[in-house]
Amino acid sequence: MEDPFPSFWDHYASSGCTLAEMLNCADEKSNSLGFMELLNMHDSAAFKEEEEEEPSIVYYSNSKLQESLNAPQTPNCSSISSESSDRGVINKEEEDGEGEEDDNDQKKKTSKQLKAKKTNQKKKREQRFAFMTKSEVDHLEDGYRWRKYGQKAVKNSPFPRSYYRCTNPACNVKKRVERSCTDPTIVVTTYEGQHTHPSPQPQRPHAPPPVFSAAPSLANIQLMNYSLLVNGYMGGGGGAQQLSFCSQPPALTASNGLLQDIVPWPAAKIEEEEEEQ
DNA sequence: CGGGTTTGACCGGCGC
DNA sequence: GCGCCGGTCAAACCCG
Repeated sequence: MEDPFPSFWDHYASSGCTLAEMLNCADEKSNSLGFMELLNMHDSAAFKEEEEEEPSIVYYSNSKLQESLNAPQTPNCSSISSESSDRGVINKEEEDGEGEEDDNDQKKKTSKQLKAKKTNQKKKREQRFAFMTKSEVDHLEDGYRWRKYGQKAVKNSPFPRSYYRCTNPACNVKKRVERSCTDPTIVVTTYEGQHTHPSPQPQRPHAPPPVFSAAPSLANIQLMNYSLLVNGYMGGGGGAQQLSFCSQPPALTASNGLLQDIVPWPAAKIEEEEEEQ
C-alpha cells in the first residue's frame, strides 16, 4: 500500500528534529499552531463534523515521546473562541446570583441543579483529540498543570478513567486519561478544549527552529497508529474510537532522538493477548 | 495552609 | 419509565 501521508515524515526526515520538537516548532510559529491544533487542523471541516462524536486518536508508543511533548499541546487558538462562544457558556456569577439560599442543603442542591443545567447547555463539546501513548504512568506530563476532578470505572475495562481539568481558572480545557482495556501499558489521553494561556512550564532552551512550513495533518501523525490500530486495539471499552492508521510506518530511523522511541507496536504481543481472551 | 487527590453522590443522556 | 453509564461536583482527606 502506498503511504498516503508522506509530507510530514518527509519534513521530519529532513529536519533532524525530534517529533516533539517539530510539533513544538509548529507551536511557536507565527500562526501559533500547536500540537493540538496541528492535529485538529486535519481536514478541519470533517473534524468539526466529528468533534461531537468521537475524537481522533494518535498513538505514541513510548513515554519518552510523551515526556518530550511537555510543551503546549493544546495551544491558544483564537479561531476556536468563536466556537466557545456559541457553546453558550454561562457566566457563573450570573447563574449563581439568582438568590442566596440560607439553607445549605438547598443551596447545594440548587447549585448542583444549576451546574447540571450548565452542563446541559454546554452540550456542544469542545474540540476533542485523543491519542494513545505507551507509558507506565497514567498522567503524562504535557507542560500544563492539571487538577484531577474525578475518576470513574469504565465499563468493559478494569482500569478507571481519570478526569483532569486545567488548573488555570480561565482555561476550561479538560482531559481524560484511561488505560486501554487490552493493554495496560497503553494510555489513552483525550483532550477537550483549547488552552487559553501559555504553558506554565518554560520552553526547552534548545528548541529548534521551525523546519517546515506546512503543518502536519492529523492524518500524518496518525501514521504512528499503523500497527496498533490495525488490530483494533482500543477494544470496546475505550471512548475513543475514530481509529485510523496507515499500513506503512513512516520511514523512521533510530537516529533521530525520540524517533527511535516510536516503534511499531508488536503485533505478536497483540496476538498473544487476543489468545488470552 | 494551600493545592491536589480521592471518592461517593448526583445528574443527564440514552437505549430498551 | 427505568436502569445503565459517562461526566461532574464537592466534602473529606492527603501532602509538602
